[in-house]
Amino acid sequence: MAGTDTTGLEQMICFELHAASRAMTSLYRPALEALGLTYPQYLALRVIWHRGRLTVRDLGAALRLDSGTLSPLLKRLEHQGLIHRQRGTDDERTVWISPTPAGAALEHRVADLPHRLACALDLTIEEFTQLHHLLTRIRGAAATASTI
Amino acid sequence: MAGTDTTGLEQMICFELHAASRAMTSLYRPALEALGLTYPQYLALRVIWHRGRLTVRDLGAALRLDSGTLSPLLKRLEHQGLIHRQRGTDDERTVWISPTPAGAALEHRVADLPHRLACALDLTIEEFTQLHHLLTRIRGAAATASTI
DNA sequence: GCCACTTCAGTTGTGCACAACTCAATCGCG
DNA sequence: CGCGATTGAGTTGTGCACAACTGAAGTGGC
Repeated sequence: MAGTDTTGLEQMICFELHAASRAMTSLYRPALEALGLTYPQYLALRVIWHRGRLTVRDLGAALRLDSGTLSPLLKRLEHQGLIHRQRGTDDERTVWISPTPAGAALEHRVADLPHRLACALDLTIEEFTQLHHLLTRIRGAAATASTI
Repeated sequence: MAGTDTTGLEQMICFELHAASRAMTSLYRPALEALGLTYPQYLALRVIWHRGRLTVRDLGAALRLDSGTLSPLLKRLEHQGLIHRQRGTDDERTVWISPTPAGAALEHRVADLPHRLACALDLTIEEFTQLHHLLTRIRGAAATASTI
């Protein structure tokens, strides 16, 4: 790749990635708004549903977000009665997160979202796989390079 | 695609897209920070450099951003002395944007960023093309569907 | 046991994204 | 021409992302 003129593509990729991410969020917004959720809250809940009970630290590792972002987000989810937060007893630095019954019940109400999204995007399984592969590569490169 | 179980892939895609977009921003951040720019400001400047002189409306159309986002961003670029803003004379609703000499000079200082990004990502031309195609599809689907 | 070091969650401040809104300028129909 | 509808930029308020920081809790070397 070095030595090749990629200026045109880079321009498109860096912008298109940004735009596609926002477009995806817009696709979800109406459905999530009906449940009183934002897109990042939905992503956090998916991890919480999957894991059942985890620390803020582990949620941050899964979502690649720090406590500066998660603390206020989790405070809002707790305020909505969707999750439970409680200090660890053995290690009082950690905070354990778990869904409340109301929070757990919400999982059923978003159960069809993945399918509806897949239909809306209208990509083949191969395209999904390709996309996933490429996005993972970008995240891997960012983690490795740390800067350009 | 309808009727296929895509739950697993969707989960990954919706999160991976979000994470990859943030990772890309992180890759650029150190280089842009040295110039006093944020990533959205950089994207806006690319359009401004390319077009030379355009209205806030046209910049918003190019970036898919509304005046609510652009007005404060452009105010900061103007305050840094990188762009010029002036009301149109024939139509006083419009505001024309153009780079100042300092703003135009900045283009040379980011000239190698695309190449450095391409090297860091280490994708082939085919992969870049694939990625661009898939991201465009997502944006297109979002524009068409408007909701899922 | 003591103390420097690290870890974890939370806070503060800045900037972006977006909805909802304001307000002036312009347009277009009758 | 007159006036309602539309357009363009800006403002306000909410939430997310992230850097930089705080402070309490735990850890390890001595």
